[in-house]
Amino acid sequence: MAGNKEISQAVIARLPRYYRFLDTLEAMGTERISSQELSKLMHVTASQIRQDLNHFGGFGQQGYGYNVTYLKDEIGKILGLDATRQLIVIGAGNLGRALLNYGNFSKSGFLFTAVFDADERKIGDRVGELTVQGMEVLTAYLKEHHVDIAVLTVPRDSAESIARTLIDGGVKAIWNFAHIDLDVPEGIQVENVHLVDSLMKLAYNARESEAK
Amino acid sequence: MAGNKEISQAVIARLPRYYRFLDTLEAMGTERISSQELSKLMHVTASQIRQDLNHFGGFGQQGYGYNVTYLKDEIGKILGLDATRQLIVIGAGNLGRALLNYGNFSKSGFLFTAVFDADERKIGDRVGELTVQGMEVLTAYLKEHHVDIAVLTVPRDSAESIARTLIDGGVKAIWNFAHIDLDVPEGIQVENVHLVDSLMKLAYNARESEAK
DNA sequence: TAGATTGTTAATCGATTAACAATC
DNA sequence: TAGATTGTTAATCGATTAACAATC
Repeated sequence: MAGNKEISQAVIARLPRYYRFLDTLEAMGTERISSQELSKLMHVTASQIRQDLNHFGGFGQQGYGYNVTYLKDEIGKILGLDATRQLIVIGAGNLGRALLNYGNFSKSGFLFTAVFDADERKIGDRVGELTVQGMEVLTAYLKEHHVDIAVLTVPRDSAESIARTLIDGGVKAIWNFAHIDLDVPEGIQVENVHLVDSLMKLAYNARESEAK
Repeated sequence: MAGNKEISQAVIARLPRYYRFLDTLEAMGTERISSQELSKLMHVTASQIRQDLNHFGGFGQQGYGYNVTYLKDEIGKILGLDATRQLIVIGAGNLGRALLNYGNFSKSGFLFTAVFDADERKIGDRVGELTVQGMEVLTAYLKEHHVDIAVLTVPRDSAESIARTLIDGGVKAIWNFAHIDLDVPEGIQVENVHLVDSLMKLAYNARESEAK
């Protein structure tokens, strides 16, 4: 039965991974799977899989396991992949463009609706389907359009002030690629992708592992 | 005193963040800081900071706190930022190019030394200082050059086979941006940057927070 | 029905926080 | 010295794993 307690971030963070494996299984034509089999595939314990899923509901059947398509769809619903989210990108640099051109987001219902940049010379540039707009029209844009998530791919120094503009404009979620930890008010969601941190962690582990 | 036990990934993952905050403090001219003050800044407990640091050594002084520059440098050494690492990029698409052009890595000693792509039409293209090479010369390249970390920015379907080529060629660490969990042998380090997963987590949290 | 596997409770493990003696 | 703050041990908390009754 679905619990009603606060669900930990550790559990949430694992959901997309379940979804990914189930998607692959479905594509391979697998109809059913037990927590045991899935656990071998994913290198986690079967216990953890069952615990995680039961935070949201009983999706399996005793003696049978889980129906792959059904479970995938249910996790999709939990993650909200059945709905469309409007995303805007702030910063039309290399990273911003890479994200805009990356095809994998739209499959999951994430739709880019606008790009902004402070650099005069970039304004008017085409990126995929979109045209780069100046930063000065951002506030006006936010008044007229619904934005679910703002993607921040700007230099460190401008990140904090742009974040404030976004929040003042009603944005509730920021996907932050700037190399800084944004200080945001209660109720605003920030997900950081600190590439440098990630690389440093890898480098540390690589050296540790070599040293043995 | 420095412990000698296995240090958890949770602790390692926090080191770059400490480094970042100390770097900012140093740039602002702050000479010393107590775990108490740093904890307020970073929104973590002072206990955690002291515990984390003491995995690696006693960097502070009772009654004084920590010298910012000294602590920053020591964490830098732990992370190996005083050494240069050779990185190659596999996949000269938007994301690969974005990473190659991103300036923040070289500051920390990460140096891109080659780019490869399977697409004939991209071979010979310039990306920053480098020229895109064909995938067929990858194995030869690995024989002749030392590579610390391979950055994988290729489509999902080719990731697994390229990873094998890299590992066969002696690569010990892979920074994986492909939307797949690589299955690698013991002793090979993989750090995943699953952008889709990250975005899904943010979207989930944003909706949860709105729902309240 | 018998066998399999879930959903869920209980036990364990590890990470975080609190407390305080050591010491600058 | 007195005050402040670390390094470190002990207590707490939460997450993971194990176990098993419920049930398909």
